[in-house]
Amino acid sequence: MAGNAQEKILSFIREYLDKHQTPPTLREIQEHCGFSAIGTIQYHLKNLAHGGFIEVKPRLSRGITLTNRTTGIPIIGTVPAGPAQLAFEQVEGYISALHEEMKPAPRTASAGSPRSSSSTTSLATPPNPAFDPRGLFALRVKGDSMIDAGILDGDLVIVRPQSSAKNGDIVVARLAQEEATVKRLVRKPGVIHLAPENPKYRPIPVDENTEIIGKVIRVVRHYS
Amino acid sequence: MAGNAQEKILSFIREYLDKHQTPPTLREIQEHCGFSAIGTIQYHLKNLAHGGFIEVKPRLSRGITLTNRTTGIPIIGTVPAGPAQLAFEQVEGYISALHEEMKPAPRTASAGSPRSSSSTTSLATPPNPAFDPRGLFALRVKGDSMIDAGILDGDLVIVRPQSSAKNGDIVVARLAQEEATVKRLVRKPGVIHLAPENPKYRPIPVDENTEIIGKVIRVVRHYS
DNA sequence: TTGTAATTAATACATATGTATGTTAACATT
DNA sequence: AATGTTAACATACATATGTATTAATTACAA
Repeated sequence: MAGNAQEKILSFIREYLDKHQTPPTLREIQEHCGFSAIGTIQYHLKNLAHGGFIEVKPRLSRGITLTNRTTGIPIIGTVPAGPAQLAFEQVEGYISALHEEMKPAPRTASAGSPRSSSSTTSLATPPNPAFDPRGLFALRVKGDSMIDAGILDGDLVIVRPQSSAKNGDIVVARLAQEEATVKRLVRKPGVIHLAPENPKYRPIPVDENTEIIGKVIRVVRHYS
Repeated sequence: MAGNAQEKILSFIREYLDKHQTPPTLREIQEHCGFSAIGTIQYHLKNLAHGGFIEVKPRLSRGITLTNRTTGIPIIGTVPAGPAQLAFEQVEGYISALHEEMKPAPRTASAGSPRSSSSTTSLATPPNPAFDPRGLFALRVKGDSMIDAGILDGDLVIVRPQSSAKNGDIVVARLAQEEATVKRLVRKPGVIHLAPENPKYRPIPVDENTEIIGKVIRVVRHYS
C-alpha cells in the first residue's frame, strides 16, 4: 500500500494547524516529513487535493486548507458493525472537530461515491477513523431512554472509542445485532449492567453479546 | 476615541479567517481596510499584538493568530447588569467560538488587570461584546430548574442576545435584582411567563421587572 | 500658537514561499 | 526488453510577503 506519505503529510498539516493556527509551507512539510525535495511535497499535495482531503489555493503562501472530510468528526446515525469498524457507510455528515457547526447535518452522498479510475492513488477512499482528530465520532441519539440524564432525543453525543469504562460512565454499547445504544454503565460487586435513565426502561445485563464501543464525553443540543 | 482602525483591522482578520481558514497578509488587510500604506498596518498590528488581541509570528507570512480573548466567546457566571452591558467583570474565561475546549474554564485573572501606562492606545481595555463572533456568550447553569428540559446543573448554555423571544423558546432572563435565570418562555393569550421545567418550581410572571437577555441556542455538557 | 505624540503614508529591501521543469530509481505491465 | 506509471529528488525562478526607515499628516494639549 502506498499512501503512507500522504497520511504522514496530512497528519503533519493537521498537527501544524493545531499548534500554529496557520497552515504550514511546502518546505515545512518537506522538512518535518523527512523528504529531501520540495517537489515530492508538491506531488503529494496535488494528490491530496485531488482526493478531496485538502484544498490548495494557488499562488497563496500557506494556502492549504483542510476539508470537512479531513477535519471533521463523522456523525454516525447507527453503529451496527464492530467497534473499530464503525459504520462509515452511515455517515450523516461531518461536524467540525471544533464543533463549528453542530447543526443537524444534511444527509451526505453515500460514502461509496468512487473517484476510482483517476490517476490518484490511495487515500482517495472512504474516511478512516485514524483520520479524525482523536478518533472521536458523534452519534445522534434516538429515543428517550436517557432522558433523566439530560440526554434527549435528537441530541448529539460525542464519543471517544474505548472498549471499557468506569462505573457511572455514560457509554455507547452495541447489543447483539442491534444498533448501538447510549446507557450508563453500572458496576456493582457481582453485577454489571447498562442502565437507562428513564423508569420506563429496564437495565440491560452486560454479557458476551454486549460490547462497549466508547465513552460519551460530550453532549450537544441545538435549538432551532 | 481612536482604535477605530484597530477594530476594523481586527474584524477583517476574523472575517478573513472565517472565510479562508488562513490569516490574511498585511497587504490584504491594507487593501480591504482602505489604507494606502502598508506601514499603517504594521503600526496597528504591533499595537493589537501589544494589547493581547493577536499574536504575530515574526518573519512568517500570514503569521497572525487570534488570541482566545479575541476569538472566544466569554463564559459568564452571573448576569446581574443590563442586557447590553453584560457582566464582563464576571468572565470566567473564554471558550473558543468554535467550542474547541468547552471544559469548565479555570478562573481567569480579573478583567481589571491594566496595561495602561504603555504607549499602546485604545482597545487594550476590557473585552467588548462587539468583539465576539456574533455577540454570543456562554452561561454556566446553576440549579435544577430546567432539569426536565435536559438542562442540568453545570451545563453550559450558549446564548444569543435578544430582547424578545417566541413562545417555547428557552431564554435567559433577568428578574429584578437577581441573577439571570434560564427558563422557557410561555406566551398564551393573556399570559406571559417564564416556566421552569421542574415541578418543584413555579412559573414566573413576566412583568416590567423582567428582562429577556437572550435566547439559548445551544447546550453543551462535558463529562470528565 | 507651538510642540509632542498618534496616525498615516511612501518606498526600498530581504527573503519566504509557491511554481515549473527535468532527472532518476523502482516496479509493474505488455 | 520495451513501456509506462509512481514516487522521490534536484534546481532554477518568479513573486508574494514581511521588514526597515523615513517622511508627511493629523490630533490634541499646554
